[in-house]
Amino acid sequence: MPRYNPAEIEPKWQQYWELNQTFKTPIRPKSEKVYALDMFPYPSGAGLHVGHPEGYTATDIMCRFWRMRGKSVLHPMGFDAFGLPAEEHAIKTNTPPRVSTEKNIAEFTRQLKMLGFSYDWSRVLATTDVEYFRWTQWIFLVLFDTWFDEDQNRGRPIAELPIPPDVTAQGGLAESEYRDAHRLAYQGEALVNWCPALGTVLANEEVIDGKSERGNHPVQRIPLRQWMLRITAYADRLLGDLEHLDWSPGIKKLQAEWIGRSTGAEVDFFLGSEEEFASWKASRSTTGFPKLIPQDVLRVYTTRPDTLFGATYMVIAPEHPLVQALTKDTQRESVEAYCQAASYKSDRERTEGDTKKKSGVFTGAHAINPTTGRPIPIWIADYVLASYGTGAIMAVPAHDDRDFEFAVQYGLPVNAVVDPGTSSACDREAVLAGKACFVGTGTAINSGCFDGQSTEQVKAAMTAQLSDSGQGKEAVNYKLRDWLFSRQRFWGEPFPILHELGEDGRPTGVVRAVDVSDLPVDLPHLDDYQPHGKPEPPLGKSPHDWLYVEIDGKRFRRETNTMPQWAGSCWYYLRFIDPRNNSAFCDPELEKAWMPVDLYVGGAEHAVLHLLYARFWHKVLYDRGHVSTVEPFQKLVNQGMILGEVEYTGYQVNGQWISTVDLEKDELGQLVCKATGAMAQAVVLGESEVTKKGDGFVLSAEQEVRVDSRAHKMSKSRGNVVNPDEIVREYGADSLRLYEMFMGPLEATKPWSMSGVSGVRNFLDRVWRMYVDYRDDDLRLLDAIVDQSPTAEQNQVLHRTIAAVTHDIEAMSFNTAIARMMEFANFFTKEQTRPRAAMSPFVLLLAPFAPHLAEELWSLLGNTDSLAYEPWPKYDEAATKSAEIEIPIQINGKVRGRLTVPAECDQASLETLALADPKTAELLAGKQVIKTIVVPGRLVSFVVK
RNA sequence: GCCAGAGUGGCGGAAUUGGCAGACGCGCUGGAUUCAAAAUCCAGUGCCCGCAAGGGUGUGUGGGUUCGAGUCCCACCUCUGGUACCA
Repeated sequence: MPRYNPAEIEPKWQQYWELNQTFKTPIRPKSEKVYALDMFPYPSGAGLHVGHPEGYTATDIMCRFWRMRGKSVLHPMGFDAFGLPAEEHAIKTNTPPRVSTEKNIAEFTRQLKMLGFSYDWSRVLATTDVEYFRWTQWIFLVLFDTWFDEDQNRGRPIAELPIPPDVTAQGGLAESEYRDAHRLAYQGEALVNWCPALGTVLANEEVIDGKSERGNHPVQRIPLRQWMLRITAYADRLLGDLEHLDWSPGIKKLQAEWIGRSTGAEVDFFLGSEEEFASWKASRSTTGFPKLIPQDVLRVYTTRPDTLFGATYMVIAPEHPLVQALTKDTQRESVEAYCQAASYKSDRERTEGDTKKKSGVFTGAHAINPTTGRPIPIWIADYVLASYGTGAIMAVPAHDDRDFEFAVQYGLPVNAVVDPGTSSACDREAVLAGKACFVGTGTAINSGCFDGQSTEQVKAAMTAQLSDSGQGKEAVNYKLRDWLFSRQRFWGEPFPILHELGEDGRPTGVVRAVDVSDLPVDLPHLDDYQPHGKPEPPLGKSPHDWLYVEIDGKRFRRETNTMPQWAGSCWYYLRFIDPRNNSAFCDPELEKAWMPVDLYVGGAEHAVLHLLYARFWHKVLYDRGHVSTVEPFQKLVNQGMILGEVEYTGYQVNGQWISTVDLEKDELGQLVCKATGAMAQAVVLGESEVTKKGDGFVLSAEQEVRVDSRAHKMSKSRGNVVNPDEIVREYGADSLRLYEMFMGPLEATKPWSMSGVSGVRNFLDRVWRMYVDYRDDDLRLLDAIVDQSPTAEQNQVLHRTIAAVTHDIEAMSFNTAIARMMEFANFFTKEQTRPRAAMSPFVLLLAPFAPHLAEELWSLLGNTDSLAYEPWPKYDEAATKSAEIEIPIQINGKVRGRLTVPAECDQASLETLALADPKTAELLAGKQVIKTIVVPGRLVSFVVK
């Protein structure tokens, strides 16, 4: 019985494609190139998730479509295979992470191949391949060899870094330190999450509320030497170059906000007495604003220099370098206690918490407000971050919410210097009286010579005046911080860096890069992967022949930190272009031929970090002449999340049903009864137990009890994870592909539905039966498939379908493309004769979506080759048009009749025909027509009285 | 709190961007086929009134613009993501 049997035809065609190397991409494009890239997966032990094939199917459809349109398509796949789970598995089982990683990659490969994606598998790579991370290390060395020239706004070789004469005078060591301090890859102290109980350093994601995610042990923040990448140097370009990218405005905005550029001024507040202020001011007007911060001032950054007159106190961060110097003896005890307490808190703890109450302590010191010449107190508070701006602020409580809150709490003065005016929604009287805060713009008051000017005017004038008098300077700041690039982990790329050891066997502080010819630096074999109880990387336990190196009689110790998982994914798109090259990360000529990536599809969770990091590396490679494009990813599409099946949940308190409207969340996030506070129990309900009522669902049996109805994220704990293997086994890969595309728009979040899968399977069955006599014993075409010309109507359906499917694919509107093909099938199923001239092109339309079924039907139609490079069907615009169309007649905006007219019927005849329509005439009788609107091809509308 | 996106039948979702709301699929109802069932095929299916013809009503809520609004404007409500004192 030749029924549609995907279990048979899908493996058959997958083998055919593999054997014939159908999707092998030419080394260089032979026609217009398209580079379509999926965000490659982390090969977890759990296997493929139904979320993966969503984006992969979308790009696969585009690629198959482009190939049929004669383009040269690069469509590769690989694995982002370094990562924590493999290392944790290694710790548990004491097997090398490479073993489990390779096993997982094999499983992922099997699952991906099972879905029939047209990847060029000959280009597959994993970030853990030694020959891959050889080049990741090489790129790190490029970063290490690059400094950022602010004047030219680009990265340049470190050899070209100008060394100031005073540094040269101090000798070679000073010069080398100077260079190290300017490299894009440099070392610095940074806080890490050290968990003594687990004996390991944790990633931020592994720390929840100051406790370890596993085991709930306390986590300390301790400073540790770290590799940093100077991404901040590129902040301006990373922001500016977003403009020309074909990304959704939402993602661009997210990146822009992450970079967080702001403009304002740096201002120095004199740390002396009122009497000394005048002479300090005078000296400043001759020396100008110094680049390095002198000892006698507190420098702040502000975006509102216009409010300087309203600065009534100052705040420095607990980690500010001047804390010790500023603290008066009378305050020392409380300051030390405060700063110590702050150091124990994570950034999270500092800012989180329900109360979010501000805390702080007075230093006892004062600074002079440069506008008023009066002293104002200097406080320490953790609402000021050490890592942003100068780590110190001028507080203007009248015009900043945070400062206002703090001022109220500690009884500090609030002086209004901006009049909100009467049009603002705020309470103007309260603001002027210092009883309320106003953060908007308005007119300056209590601001000396600036009174009466607008906020914008004062900002500019004040900045100019500060600049002239050497007390301040225009300044730009970014929220973006330098990228903490090292991890205290085993399973990552080793740094190609050596630390020189002195006679005593201790590091001298001199570092050198591993010679490019000595790359790759492979990971050593470890006897065990257990944590060793020190906040030091596991590579410290490496065999000595790996750890120690001797060059030119000097001893070196290898860097034992490893790179973060982001490293490998920062440049994989370049390696796919030339994956087996062993003399360069990618041939420059091929890079020029294939870059940039024309379509990049992946989850929105990478909207900020991965895309920002990859763009940064790309720009460095660009500056150093290794790539030809300024940006790597021209068009970006974020697929939406796939949720589990919709679930209905009712709630009970003490066995009694309770309506969701009578429930609320308590402080712990638990659902409790509003009236009694009693905890509610969730009860999972079947579809048959609930009924729609109003805009929600209720229990069928007790209709006053409202229940929850929603889809949840798929998760192991909830038990709603859908396994692609099962779907393929039960419905076939083509059905899975088709269903994921039919669910809704690619970018939307959508719930899974098994009956939806069986719906599209049903469609594929219908398509099969449209061609195949399934009651025959042998596989053969139906007699209805004939070599005769299509009827006019058949031809119109065909051409309309081609037109619609073509446009929908171009717009990546796959759900509607599938709907159009279903309409085609609905129509031709009813036709007794099915001309080849219609049935052949339809198979080609279906091919990008359901490639296995399409290939099978294509070969049944007598073709011997794969349809993968068959020209995409063309449509005739004229054939899609009808000779006659139906036009509605509206009276006062309501449809009161219909008119069948020739398609090209003009305005005048339409009106005549409408007036002649008996029903319309009847309705218009005795009424006065005020206005007649006729839109040819659309409608006739009468407005009557 | 702030930012972004979204609210359309029982459900997933369509709607040349201001012109016949509900394409397509699921579900449901009825019919054909069958000894019967599955499968398949055909028809119907927003809600309300009505035996019917027909009429009314309808895109989260309230207002507005327009001959005409799911689509544009204003205000609000709900949900989903993101974010967290960046001066």
